[in-house]
Amino acid sequence: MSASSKPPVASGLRRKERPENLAERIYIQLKQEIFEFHLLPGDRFSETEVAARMAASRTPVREALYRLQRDGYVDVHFRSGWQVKPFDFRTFEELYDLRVVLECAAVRRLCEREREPSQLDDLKRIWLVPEAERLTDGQTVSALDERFHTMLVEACGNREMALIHAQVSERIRIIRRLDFTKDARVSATYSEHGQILRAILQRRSEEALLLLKSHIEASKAEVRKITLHMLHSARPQSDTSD
Amino acid sequence: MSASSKPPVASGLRRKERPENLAERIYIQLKQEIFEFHLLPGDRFSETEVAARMAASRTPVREALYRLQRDGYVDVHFRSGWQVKPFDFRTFEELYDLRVVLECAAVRRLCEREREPSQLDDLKRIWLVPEAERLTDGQTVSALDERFHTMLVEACGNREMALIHAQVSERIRIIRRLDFTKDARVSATYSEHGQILRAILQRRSEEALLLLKSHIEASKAEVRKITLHMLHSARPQSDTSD
DNA sequence: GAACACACTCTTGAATACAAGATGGCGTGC
DNA sequence: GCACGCCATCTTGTATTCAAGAGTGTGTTC
Repeated sequence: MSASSKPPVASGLRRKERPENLAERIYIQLKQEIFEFHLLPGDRFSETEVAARMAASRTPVREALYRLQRDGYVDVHFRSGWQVKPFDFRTFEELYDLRVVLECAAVRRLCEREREPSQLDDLKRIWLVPEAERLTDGQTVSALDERFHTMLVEACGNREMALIHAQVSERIRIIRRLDFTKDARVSATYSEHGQILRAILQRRSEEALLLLKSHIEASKAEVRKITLHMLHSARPQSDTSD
Repeated sequence: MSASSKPPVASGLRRKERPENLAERIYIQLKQEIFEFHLLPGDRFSETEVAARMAASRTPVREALYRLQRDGYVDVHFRSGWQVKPFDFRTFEELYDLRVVLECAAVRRLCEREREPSQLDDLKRIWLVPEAERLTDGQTVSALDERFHTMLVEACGNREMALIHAQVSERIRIIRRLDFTKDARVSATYSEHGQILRAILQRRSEEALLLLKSHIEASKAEVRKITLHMLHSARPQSDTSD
């Protein structure tokens, strides 16, 4: 048979453009599969299986899996396969609390500053718009919501803090998205972000902190309810005990 | 670069006791070499070289190196070797600031709590001792110092926060140790930790926060001076530009 | 003498081969 | 019919092999 199994990757290969690391591609794709519930929490799988699915060898697959493990998305069982980490509410709540800590620190610093970082302008353009111009698609607003909080932290200039916060946010994303399936949360997000932003711009530190805290706590509480419900109704036969 | 690096691992191999992962062992050993300046910031090396030194193949070495990369200790240059990350003061300062944020949040929570977590008892036993019983060895006190701050965060019960904080602390450790080469800092550490601990035990939140902040800032400032001096005096020919 | 080009070596990235242990099913003994 | 034990298979961990590009040094040419 022909050697046509070679994927037509080279489509847009102008300039030097590195093939971008097989391991990296697999890492991204696996994470996406987890986020999209293609791989469900508790699911078990083997390196060979993933390698076959990705049309690669085990080597880059293992590299990707180890990264995902360090990120907290999967676990390896010694000589007994991999597993998507089951949902752990305590962990999610801890991550939410960590977000509160990081973002409050960021806001506090932002309010102390005289000049406004450029990131705040971007946020103004997105969130301080007339109601008629508000976006309504849940997933879009969900992504913008994450970006809002991420940019608040980025704006205060500490790259390490921003990195950690981005990781925490990504880790929560899988359940935070569920929060935006209701229209009420979408419009509440617009009004809450607007309030927070205005408080920051007016250097009303304490007010901004309170608003931010309750905004995140609301999200946390909602997600908790939704996720509980989801876990009860979906796949009641799935038994993650082992 | 002694060839006697073959460890007598099998000494205590009773029960099942897994050989503990070659990759893990290499990871730990490499990190130690970096911390002990056996591998200097800016040094370049190849996977093959490390593999030979560790008496293993490239596979576990690569796994260890990728972990170290994600931890922020080394960098890989595409098909051109690995490099111990050169010192970057901005990063160190950002990590110090991140510590301040996390530890202040922890202390705030500890002060709000009625019951004292058991970790505080351990800390009392170590730091609230008569002057005569104080330890004087710099490296020992340095390790205890890191443990002090780590336990403060652990005590407030958020495991994710504690994990991040531990990572940040470890990352700073390489230069923080230099702070404890002077006796003055050692005794200052005892008195400052004592003050902080007492303030927490008496639920004097604001006082504890101020003390903690200035304690960390002092450490940050000292380390900055020492490290600058070290970098100037040692190996002035090393050029890490590229 | 200087500059350019070629080739060789060394590097990481990926695939394959080998090793050892965990798991589950099947068969046998009671 | 049930329980125990063995074996076949599947899993990850590690070593080795193959591939391709980056960098360097040398030789040649102007």
